Amino acid sequence: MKIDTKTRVLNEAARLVQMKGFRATRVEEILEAAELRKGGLYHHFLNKEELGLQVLEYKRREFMSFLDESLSGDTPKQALLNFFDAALVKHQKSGFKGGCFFGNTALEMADEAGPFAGAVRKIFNEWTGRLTQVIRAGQTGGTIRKEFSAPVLARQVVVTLEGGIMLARLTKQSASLRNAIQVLRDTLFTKETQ
Amino acid sequence: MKIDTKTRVLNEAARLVQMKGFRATRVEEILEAAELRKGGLYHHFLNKEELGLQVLEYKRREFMSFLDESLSGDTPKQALLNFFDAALVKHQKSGFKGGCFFGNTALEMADEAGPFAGAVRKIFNEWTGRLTQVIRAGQTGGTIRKEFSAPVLARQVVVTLEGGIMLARLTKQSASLRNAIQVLRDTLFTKETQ
DNA sequence: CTGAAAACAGACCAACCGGTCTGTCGGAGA
DNA sequence: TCTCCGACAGACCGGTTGGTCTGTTTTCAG
Repeated sequence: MKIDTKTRVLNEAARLVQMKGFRATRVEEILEAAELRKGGLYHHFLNKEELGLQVLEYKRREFMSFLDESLSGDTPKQALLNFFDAALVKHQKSGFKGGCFFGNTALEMADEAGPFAGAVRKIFNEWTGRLTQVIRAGQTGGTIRKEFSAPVLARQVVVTLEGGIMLARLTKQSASLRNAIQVLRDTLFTKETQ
Repeated sequence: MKIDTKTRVLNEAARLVQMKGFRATRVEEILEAAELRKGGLYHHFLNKEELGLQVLEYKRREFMSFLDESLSGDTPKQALLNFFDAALVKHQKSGFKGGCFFGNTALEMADEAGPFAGAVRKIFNEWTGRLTQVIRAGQTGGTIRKEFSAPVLARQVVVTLEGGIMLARLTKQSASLRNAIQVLRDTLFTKETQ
């Protein structure tokens, strides 16, 4: 049984867009990677923009699954540590090529009119929302510091990961991200449980 | 006395590239913004790529001047606080449109072959280098925590600012960056001098 | 088995975009 | 004043790119 054509296109398009950005990815490249022709592609998608939005939705689902799996553990703290590890491993595996799909799209589309910016915003909100819940539980349990509110700390996690991935991608050194996470852990967790 | 044509082109090109990215900025747009024609532009620049590199160098100089002015104060800690404030004000003024020129270029060019990635890397190294010096001085003076080395903390500053600017640009809320800096201050400075 | 609709292939096109080339204009030096 | 050259204008070009259209194959319900 072969993979559904539409899924295959979304897969390859997602990979290419992550590597080169949405604008820089040519329809021709997607055709070649997904091994089909114009007629096939435009049968499934209205145009490049709609394809882009479907890719974004596709990656959103994938990321939420990733969050379900990785942002979990016996304790809130353990859940966060698992998530950090999983994120680090994930980007190490790809040799820090491509960076974060949503960070890339955010920077490429943030000031644009279209529906992209709103979609990316929603994804970031969902992300910080889930982090906030875990962090709030950790604060109640006493493993996470209470100097800052849970939403602020959640956004700090996102900020640090996005910045760290950016720097790691540029320098091609995993230490750039690993150190950033290490310092983040220091800011996040209480001394006793360090 | 009117502004030198080449400088005017660099100015307008830098503005456009920051807003839309290098690839997405059409030569036509630069011509219109700088009020000159093809013949004029290609008299001063070899091609779009060389223009882009000169824009990068132009912005590098500007940024280093910005660092000279803002990353200074009576104490290392005060220097960092001044720098944070200046960065925040700078991006607030532009309504968080465009984000960080170098962060944008980093994400757009990091995985590309050409000379852009190397140039951006150098700028980030210069940036973290200057921060490292100030932070090291602060550690010696006792105002900055010693749990992490000066280079690691310097990179954490860059990571936090880049991530914070990304999030602020996406959400259009200055709190995204302000909070990130606030948490960063907590991580950076010793309790006694908080 | 059949026929219609879905799923493609691939030639074709119009717009765009970076870059070239020739020509013009004005000012500085001889 | 003449002359040359830097500083531009603007028509032009070839390649690229997203998108269309017609025709062919595949699938599947009846």
